[in-house]
Amino acid sequence: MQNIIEVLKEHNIAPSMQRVKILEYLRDYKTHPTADMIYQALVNDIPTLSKTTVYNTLKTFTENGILVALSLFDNEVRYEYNTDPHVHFKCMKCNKIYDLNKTFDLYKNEFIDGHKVTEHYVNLKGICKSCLKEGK
Amino acid sequence: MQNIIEVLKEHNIAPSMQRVKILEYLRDYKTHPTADMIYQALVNDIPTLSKTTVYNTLKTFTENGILVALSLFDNEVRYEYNTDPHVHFKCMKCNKIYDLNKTFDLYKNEFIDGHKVTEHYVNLKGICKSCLKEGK
DNA sequence: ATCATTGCAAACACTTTGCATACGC
DNA sequence: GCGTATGCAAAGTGTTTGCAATGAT
Repeated sequence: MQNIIEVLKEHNIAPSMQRVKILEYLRDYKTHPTADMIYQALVNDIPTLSKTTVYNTLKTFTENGILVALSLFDNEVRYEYNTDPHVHFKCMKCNKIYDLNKTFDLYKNEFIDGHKVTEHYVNLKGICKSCLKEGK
Repeated sequence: MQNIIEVLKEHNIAPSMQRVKILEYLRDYKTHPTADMIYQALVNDIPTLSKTTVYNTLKTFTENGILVALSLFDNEVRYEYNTDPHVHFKCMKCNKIYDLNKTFDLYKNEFIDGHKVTEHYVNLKGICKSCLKEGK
């Protein structure tokens, strides 16, 4: 488990309470939350927290490569701790986004039809395991 | 080339001037435009056109399966004439979205880790052919 | 004391809604 | 003439910006 304060220092970001809590949340809960979900999750802990700070902090972190901002589905931005690329799956019922341990190296750093491909995303949608169970 | 008015009638949608022009635009220009791009493209032709009508119309068309609304990249909704699934590529320089003639049947209608997969998207980003040329 | 971070309020961009007018059969 | 589509204006979201107050060293 990485030490959050160390991570911030490595990126030359001053470790404030808000920043630590936000990054900690994303490290510990792999739920790919939106900015609002992060705010809702932390505002009990830090009652003075403002959404502006959440937005500013997420921006700082993504600019420094600590987080990645994902626009995968349904016109919403979700954040995750920066990791190796992997497949995402979104449940259409509970709206959770899962990481899948599928690898895919198709198309990466290739030229297709003359276009230079540098990023690629494989995004799946459907009904997740636990919603399938409940549905019964 | 499909007759736009016929298409509308088949879906029980009354063919108005605005609806015909919007659908025609999406049939003829495979540019995956946003609502605003469609508005900008047509407002010269129909000076009284309002964005509300564009939004309403796109909603009607997607609900009827004539169009698909895509949230592929960068938190924006783009529309395309409904076709077989294919790979999309977005140029990070000119922001154009291209269709690629790559097929992919991986993961479709499969169960992965217990999740039922019903939709899948393969989205690529990079620099397109024509921006590569200009860059020289 | 200085400089950066926070967070309120306002601005902003995109989209939807309410409703009166206009259009088409 | 009636029912629906249109389009203005206003409201609703999600996000960013300006700036004064606060916090940390």
